[in-house]
Amino acid sequence: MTGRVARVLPNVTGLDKTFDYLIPDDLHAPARFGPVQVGTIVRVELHGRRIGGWISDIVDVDDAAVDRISLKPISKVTGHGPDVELFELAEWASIRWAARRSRPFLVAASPSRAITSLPPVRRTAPVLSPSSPATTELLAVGGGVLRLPPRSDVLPALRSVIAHGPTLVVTPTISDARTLATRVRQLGVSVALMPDDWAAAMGGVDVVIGPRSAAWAPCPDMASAVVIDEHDEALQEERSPTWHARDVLVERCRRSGVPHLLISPAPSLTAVVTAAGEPGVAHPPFTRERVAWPKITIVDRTNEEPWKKSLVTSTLIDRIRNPDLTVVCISNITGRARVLACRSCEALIRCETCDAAVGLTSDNVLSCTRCGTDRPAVCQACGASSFANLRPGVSRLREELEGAAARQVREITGADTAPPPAAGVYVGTEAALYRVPSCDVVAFLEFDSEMLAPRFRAAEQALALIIRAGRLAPEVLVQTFMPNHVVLQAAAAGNPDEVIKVERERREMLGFPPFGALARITGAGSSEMVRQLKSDVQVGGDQSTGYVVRADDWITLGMALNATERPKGSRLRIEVDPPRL
DNA sequence: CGGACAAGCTGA
DNA sequence: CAGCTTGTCCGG
Repeated sequence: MTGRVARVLPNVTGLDKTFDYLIPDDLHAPARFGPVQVGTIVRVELHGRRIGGWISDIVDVDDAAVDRISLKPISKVTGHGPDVELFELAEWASIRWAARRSRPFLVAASPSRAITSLPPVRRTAPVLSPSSPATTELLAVGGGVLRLPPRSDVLPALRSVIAHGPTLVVTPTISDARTLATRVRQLGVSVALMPDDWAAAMGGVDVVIGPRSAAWAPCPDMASAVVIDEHDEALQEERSPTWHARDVLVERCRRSGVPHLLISPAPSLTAVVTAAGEPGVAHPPFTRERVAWPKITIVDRTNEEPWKKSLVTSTLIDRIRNPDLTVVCISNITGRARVLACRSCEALIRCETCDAAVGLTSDNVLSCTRCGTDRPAVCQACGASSFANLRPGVSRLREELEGAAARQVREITGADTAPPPAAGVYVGTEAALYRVPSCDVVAFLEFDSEMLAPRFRAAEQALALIIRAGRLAPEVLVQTFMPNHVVLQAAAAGNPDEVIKVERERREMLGFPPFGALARITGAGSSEMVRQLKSDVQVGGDQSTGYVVRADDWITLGMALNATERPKGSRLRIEVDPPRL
């Protein structure tokens, strides 16, 4: 005679162990629930308290073995949870992002409230006819990367994917997901919007749509998965574990043997290298692609105006004076990084090792936050030692703009919740790009700090800002000392290929992702931790800036990090693939 | 995580 | 040495 035993992973932070429980014959399960399986959410007794958890395995044990350790029975079946495939994907992700437990991923893959019965399957998609031959072709070769310009519609491509079968769609934000869900419903297909429609998604619909966490949404019989705006940083979790919806979906599709589709005006190098497949990046003919990019007006500040005095150039004045135009001016004044220019030769002050913009510390040293090189406060071009700070405060800037515009200029602060009134001139930080519904011109007053930011993904992130701006406005005005920078040339030409080429060369040389795996470890006990790491990873950096751990691939890195005992009393933050390194 | 229990600290 | 804090261990 045998008994059935469930291995249960408690939903308790800091407890990454499974415990065995009997599955009693008279198990208290909701009506019509069906048999428990891997992923089913249960309540069990542990150490005198009732806790929730997931069944991670079901094993047959003979009575003798059961008697040896007297097992408690499962107290109660709470409801449906992730299926076996998602459960195993969560285990993979806990290695990939060095999460100590699969808990954050299983929570993302579970409904927020107990689901005991599922609605019936609702599927109508087969009536749709595909409308994007390029997409259909990509699906046929196992998926890939589709480049669609900022001012174009993803719906035709999406329609072709949906016609192919049940589809999972992930967008950067919940609001993108809502908008897209409404439009997809109008095609006449059934849609589950995550996270609210978990039960409907599990029941079976044509399209499951949601933000980042929807990479973990149930999608029975999934025929393909789509990432919208793959370049968008919101697809990566900021808190540790810093998982990325793109990487989760690509792996999920690979395991299920279905195609993935990553859509973006400027796909990341990671997407191009790890997900583009044999034919490379698919895109519309260049002529059609270019017209759906915004008009990029590059204002070369080395030629313009008495540049030392003002960020308000004559081209900008022309736009803000025009009463018919709504203009949003972006200035990154709140950022910690600084941009300096030499007062005598007007050169931007750059790091001599890595070329990033450098700031002046309080003890008058030029210090690079990217590579850590310090050097005396002397211009690398002419030897002068007097610098101009190219970042004035925002209130002064607002007054200056108002004077030049001859009309009211309003400041958009991060704290504003209501969208600002429709017409006029606005000034704010990058956050303003998320507060204004649309405008005629977005002007980046000093874009060099974005392109030269001391982060290895700075170029991609700068291009993402232009894309964001281009969605709001038909014209994007960029003030710069580097008019020939590859990011600006790519945006102006409506062709990000060149950025990818430059990025590929640089990162390949440095062994940065996707040509190597990186993690940053900070917090108390980090030096202790890195000292114990196995030899198949390399450690750089120090306690103050954080340690940088490198390996040839993500699984080697994750296994090394997870295999290392965390020092007692440590409060570590492990960022795998840190977005801001 | 949170309860149990042990070892360490304090004060009269 | 009671009474409290702090640390370590462990759960089925």
